[in-house]
Amino acid sequence: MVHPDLKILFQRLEASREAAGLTRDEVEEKLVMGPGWIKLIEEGLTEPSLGTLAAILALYGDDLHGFFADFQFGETDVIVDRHLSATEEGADLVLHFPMGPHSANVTIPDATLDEFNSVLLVLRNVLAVRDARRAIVECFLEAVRTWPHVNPSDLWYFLVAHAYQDDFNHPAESAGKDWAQSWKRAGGWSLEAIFVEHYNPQLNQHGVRLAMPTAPDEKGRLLGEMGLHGSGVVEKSDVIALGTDAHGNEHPFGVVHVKASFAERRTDDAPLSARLMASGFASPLLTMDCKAGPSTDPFNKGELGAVQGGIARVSSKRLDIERDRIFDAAFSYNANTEPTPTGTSAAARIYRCNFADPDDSFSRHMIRKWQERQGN
Amino acid sequence: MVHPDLKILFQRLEASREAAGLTRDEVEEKLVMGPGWIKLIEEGLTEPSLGTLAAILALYGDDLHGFFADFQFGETDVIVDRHLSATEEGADLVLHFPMGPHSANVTIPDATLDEFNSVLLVLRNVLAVRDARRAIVECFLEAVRTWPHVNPSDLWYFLVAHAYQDDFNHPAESAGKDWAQSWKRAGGWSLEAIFVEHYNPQLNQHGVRLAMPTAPDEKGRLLGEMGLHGSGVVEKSDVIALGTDAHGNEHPFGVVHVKASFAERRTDDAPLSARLMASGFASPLLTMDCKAGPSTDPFNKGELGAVQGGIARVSSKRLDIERDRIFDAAFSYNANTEPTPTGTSAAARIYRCNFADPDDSFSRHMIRKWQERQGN
DNA sequence: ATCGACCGGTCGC
DNA sequence: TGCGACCGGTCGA
Repeated sequence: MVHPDLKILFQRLEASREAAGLTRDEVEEKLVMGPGWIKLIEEGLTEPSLGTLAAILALYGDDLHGFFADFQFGETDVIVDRHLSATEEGADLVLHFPMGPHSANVTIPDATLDEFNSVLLVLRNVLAVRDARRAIVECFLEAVRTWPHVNPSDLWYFLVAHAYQDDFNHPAESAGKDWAQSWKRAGGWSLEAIFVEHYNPQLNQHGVRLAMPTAPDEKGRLLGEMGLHGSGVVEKSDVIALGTDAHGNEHPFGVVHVKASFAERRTDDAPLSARLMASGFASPLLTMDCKAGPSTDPFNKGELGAVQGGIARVSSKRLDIERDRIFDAAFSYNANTEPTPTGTSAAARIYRCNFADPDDSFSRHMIRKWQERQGN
Repeated sequence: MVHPDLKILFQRLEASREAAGLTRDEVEEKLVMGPGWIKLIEEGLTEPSLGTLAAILALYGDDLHGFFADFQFGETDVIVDRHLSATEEGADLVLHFPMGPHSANVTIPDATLDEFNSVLLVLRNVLAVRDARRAIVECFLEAVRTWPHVNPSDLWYFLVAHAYQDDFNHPAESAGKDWAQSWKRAGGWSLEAIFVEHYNPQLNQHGVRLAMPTAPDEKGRLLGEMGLHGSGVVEKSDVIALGTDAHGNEHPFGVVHVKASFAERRTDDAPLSARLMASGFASPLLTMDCKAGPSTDPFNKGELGAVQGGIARVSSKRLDIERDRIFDAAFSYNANTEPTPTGTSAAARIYRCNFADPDDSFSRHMIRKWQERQGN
């Protein structure tokens, strides 16, 4: 990611060091660095900060003035370092972002740079005037509207997540934030709001509504109506499902659990979910099932893994649902998640959804759950 | 954190921009940046990367050569940017590291820069030739040996954690890693090894041993001997406690749960812990109880919070232990954790320990648990 | 010096 | 491109 002209310039540092009569080891010791850093910098494989560059030059009896004395950029465009950038390749868009030690490239099929810039503009514009949640919700919904053919989980995990982690997409007043940590907080919360916004117009036609009560009293009241009290209940409840009965009265009939990814956190919601299901309430999981190994060419394969009955061993995350039924159903918005095959028996099923049409297996699940509840 | 001479240089960018006839808004729009960045850079409050600086200069018809043409550093030392640095203030050492948007300063009482450099040298030297776990274990144990009077949790959370997250303390061959994420993995695992190394010499004198079995079969065998089978048992078991009986045979008699901090992850181990205690096995928690709010002057107050019976509300983490007994005892190595007051009744007690002497409440707890088990 | 849950790169197995 | 658990800055309530 070092500009090619700067790379050539950094390669001159080797001669400067030798002229100063210093070995790489000696420089690293003087600067209190681990082994190999001077070689890496001299090879132009990493871009030192101005402070680090100046400290190295000072050891060699040089300074920034001397170092850049006869330097000029050539033909390659000089661009601002971004956490996320994109290029067009034929009819496709390729996203570029750092993924651990790799420079990752992810192809978004049939997409243009103009569309990319429009989607990111939503993020930047809303971040400039509103809160992070609003910005993430609007940017993601714009992305799935712009590219309905693309895996929503890829748009979430590769595009919105990394755009959010780009310093320069935020107003400078929030400079210095740890955007990776901020994403975990703001992204996770935004995802709940995304599902609420996406499904409510459809659900409302059937007397069902998803709510994220903000007042803690309101949330506690609704959970209390479902017989849920005690510690950990309010905090673990993401989204409350509400249904309107024949008399026009609204009643809570379940909790929707939302997770961007699983890791070991999958069982966090299990105790609450078990209590809900034991009382006949709805308790589904919505997940982006995001997970890719670090790679220059990452594949968002998710964590639910191979289906039961196949050759590969079944992941414990899949068993949690299909065998142990810790949720009454799971809906993945990752096109790479294998749904529970139709015709097989399972204690609870994994479905695959997207954002093309809110009349889908999730909304039908919730409407059915409410109708079943009224039948009781 | 911008060098004062560079700060003055960056302040010249305002005149260059005005000479080019551009407003800040126009530059931000051309560079696709959120609002305020150009002002922040022009005020010298943030150090742009060489690529970003070059891109800005290119807009103004200038380049790096011209920008540094008459620049010289003055009297302030030019130093490499480090994630963690330290200065002496009287008899104390002050650590400096970024904490979100803050530049944090933490005082280590009665400590010198020489001691700091010696402790960090252990980390760098071991990282250069061995794995991260070994390096963290040896660095932390060197730190508590060097400064036995200092809060161990502070040394863990403010010193070792941030030293580990400094790129230049690692060999360059691992450049590009996300050290914050790496710390979570390697630090958490190292903490288990630290407790094993610290306590085993003392425990061995009483026929007790802590083990971290590496072969999955071995771990599963030991857990099986305690009647524990099924999914999630092997993965959730950190450290196994073993006791030698009168016939010289070794038997597992508990699992030691280790957590650097709590967050919402505190209940992860609860189901396994409940099964252990129901069978009369030991199931204590060891924790650094690390937590500080973001601040220029962070205080590692932990998460266990106020004691029961006090004026302040009791944290749910404290209730988990003192009321709900999700572990048979908890041992915090944060000097700021309030232990369960002696004389009060609690379903399980919170103790405060340090690394000064392994003959402490934790080792005595384990020895007593093994003796009780043999009495059965 | 509030409290609580959000999540993903890492790395041993 | 296997699987699984590690943890802490963030930020609304």
